Amino acid sequence: VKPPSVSIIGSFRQHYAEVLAAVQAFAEVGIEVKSPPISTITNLDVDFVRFESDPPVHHSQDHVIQSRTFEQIFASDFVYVVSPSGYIGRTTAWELGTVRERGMAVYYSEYPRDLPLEVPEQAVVDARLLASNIVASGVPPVRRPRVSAQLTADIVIFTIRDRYLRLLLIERKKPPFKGSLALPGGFVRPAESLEYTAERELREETGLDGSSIPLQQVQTYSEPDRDPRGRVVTTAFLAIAPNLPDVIGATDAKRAYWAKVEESLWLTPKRLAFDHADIVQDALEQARRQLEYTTIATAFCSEPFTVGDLREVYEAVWGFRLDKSNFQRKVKSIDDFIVATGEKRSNVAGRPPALYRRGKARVLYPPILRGEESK
Amino acid sequence: VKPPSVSIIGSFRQHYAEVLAAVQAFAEVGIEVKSPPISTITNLDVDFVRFESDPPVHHSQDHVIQSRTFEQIFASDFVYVVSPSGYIGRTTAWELGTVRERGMAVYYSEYPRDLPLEVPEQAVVDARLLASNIVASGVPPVRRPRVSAQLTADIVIFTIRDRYLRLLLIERKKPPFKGSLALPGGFVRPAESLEYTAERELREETGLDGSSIPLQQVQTYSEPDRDPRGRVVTTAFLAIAPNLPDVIGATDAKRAYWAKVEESLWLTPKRLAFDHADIVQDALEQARRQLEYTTIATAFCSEPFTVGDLREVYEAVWGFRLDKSNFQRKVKSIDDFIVATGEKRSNVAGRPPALYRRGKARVLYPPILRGEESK
DNA sequence: AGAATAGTGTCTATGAGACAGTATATG
DNA sequence: CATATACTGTCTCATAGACACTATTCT
Repeated sequence: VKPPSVSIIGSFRQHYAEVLAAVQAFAEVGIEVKSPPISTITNLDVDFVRFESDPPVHHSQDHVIQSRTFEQIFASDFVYVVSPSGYIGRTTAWELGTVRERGMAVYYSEYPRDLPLEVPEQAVVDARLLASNIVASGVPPVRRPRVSAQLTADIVIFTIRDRYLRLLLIERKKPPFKGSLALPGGFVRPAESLEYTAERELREETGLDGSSIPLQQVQTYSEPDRDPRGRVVTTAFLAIAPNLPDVIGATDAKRAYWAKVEESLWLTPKRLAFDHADIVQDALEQARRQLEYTTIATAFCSEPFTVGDLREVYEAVWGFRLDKSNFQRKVKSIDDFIVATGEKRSNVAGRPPALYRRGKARVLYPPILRGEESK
Repeated sequence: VKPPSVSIIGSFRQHYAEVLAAVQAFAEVGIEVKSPPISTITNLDVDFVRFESDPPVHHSQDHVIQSRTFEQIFASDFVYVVSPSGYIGRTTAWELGTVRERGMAVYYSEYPRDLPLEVPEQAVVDARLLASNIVASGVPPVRRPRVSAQLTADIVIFTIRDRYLRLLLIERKKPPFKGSLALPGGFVRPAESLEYTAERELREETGLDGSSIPLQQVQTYSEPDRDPRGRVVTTAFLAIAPNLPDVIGATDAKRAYWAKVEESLWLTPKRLAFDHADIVQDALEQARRQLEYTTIATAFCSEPFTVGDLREVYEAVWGFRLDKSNFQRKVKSIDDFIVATGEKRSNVAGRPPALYRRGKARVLYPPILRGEESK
């Protein structure tokens, strides 16, 4: 069991004694004080200078120190504001806005009179009392327990090339996971739905018009520590694309690869970033299932296509071979799955196959079952 | 096409002239100024008092006015900070923390020297220039385009009572949608995953131990305007429960109903809150499909159960009747779907049926297909 | 006895899977 | 010609669906 942790904010220069008292109150009962750094306080005699040298407001690199402070604050379980006589300094006010918007639990030494802020009475509590309460009941008794998260949409874009099922992977140019491979995707922007974000990213990464190709949710991944940058929740989408020109995806400064699915899951020396391997696994299973019950397989083929092309799709996605004859019969027996164009493909070895287009049917009844190997 | 909108923040009392100038700069080119309220400015001569009477900091109801201001700010497309000589007041600092954490686009009249804040140079721009840029290019050229959202988990808990498929609905006691029926659910708390939140809510609402009953994601709903309180994204979960005692769900101050599914979708005079009708629809389809391919149906039955009980599940969920004989044969032929206890149920009309428990199988192969009515 | 539900047996149509055989191109 | 692929036909077996029939209780 991890001990609870706190960050203390307030004007360190003006209310140094009060901040110190609060730090000690929490530290004494075993609550970890993430910020201000405890070393600054315990080595008080030798380190006092550094504490006093607390970034002066007009220094150009202040924001670097400040962002480190924010990391500490975000990593703690709750925040304690030292607000003697209700005083809230400027920086504290800013931190407070950030922290409350994040949905963190916030307590105050005195009622914060300097801001037009509504605070429940139980949130105003002496540090020593709060510390013992928390140790006793384990969890902050007052909190605003909602959490804000940043949202991303990640896309598993499957296609078939050289008879292999492949997916688009991007080499990350920024930390975290710099240099690793990751799924294409990005942050949801204001006024966007997840679906819209996914479509936009698909367009940006592959040039594919999202409205023309099927795009469906796989799952939402929300483990609190899945992204080291903070609370980032991602919704994965599954996109199925016909074979695309090589160039696409290699735009921008970023490199993109059409990686073989099995290799991306097992063989790649650089593992996939974040929990993207799980996502690919889930998307793959979803795609495999969809081939059984829906007509989605045709989305892998660029029109016009042959029955053989379609069979290759099933074989690549499912990973085993099917009987040509039976597949032919099955596919043709389903109403409006594929529609003959009347043409035949020429310049291929063997008898020229008939060409087809996608039909209007969306479900396959009866389904094309994978058999017992499905588990 | 909706015109872009801006909110202007800064110290209205100290930099009144600059704020006014900024408001006019945006208003002139047709950008809507959400805050400060334009009326205060245009009717300047008559309304000046009210503007000067801008909430004094120590008034007790300040936070009410402030939260209205926040609503306006959140509703605008970007924020302009009036920061003469880099001055950022206390309240502005707070607002700035909130707004940046939300991921809104923020511009400054001058570089904000009063906070240890990193701001890209392009974000420091004269109001008049910014206004014309925005009108020209339609979209703020500099933005931090990520958005933060609050997350909720909503649960569609299905059960069967009196041969009807029912789901748990809660009467909302608070706005929005006060008095309407809604799915049980709640906000994700810090350090919780969506799955954990769903389990917790399920426990709180029904007393069911989430670990003992299957709980699976349906979809994530993220339309930007789906919740009038702001950006709230919900992930729906599907839970399947055996018949529960009446009391459960009626705890707390809130009333809970086991509503018939069709009625909840079509007949209820008070419609479901938010987009919950869509969610129920999707969850229902998912449950119906799962009955075909998985052994989930047994989760509706409290052990021990009979083949007849199980058939009733299929009939209630799918909405049509099945042939007793064939169902019996089918169910028994699947390995480890149901396991006979050797007992029989007594005190029922008719021949006493044999009793069964859930088997270990999780998938049904071959599936129990619904037939062509599946569309 | 009659009503009610559980459970078995039987027949038929259909589809899956295996595989033989035919059609039509390329080189 | 061989070779390669497309496509058709046929046989067998398993299953779904329809329905007749038997079994065992309650009232």
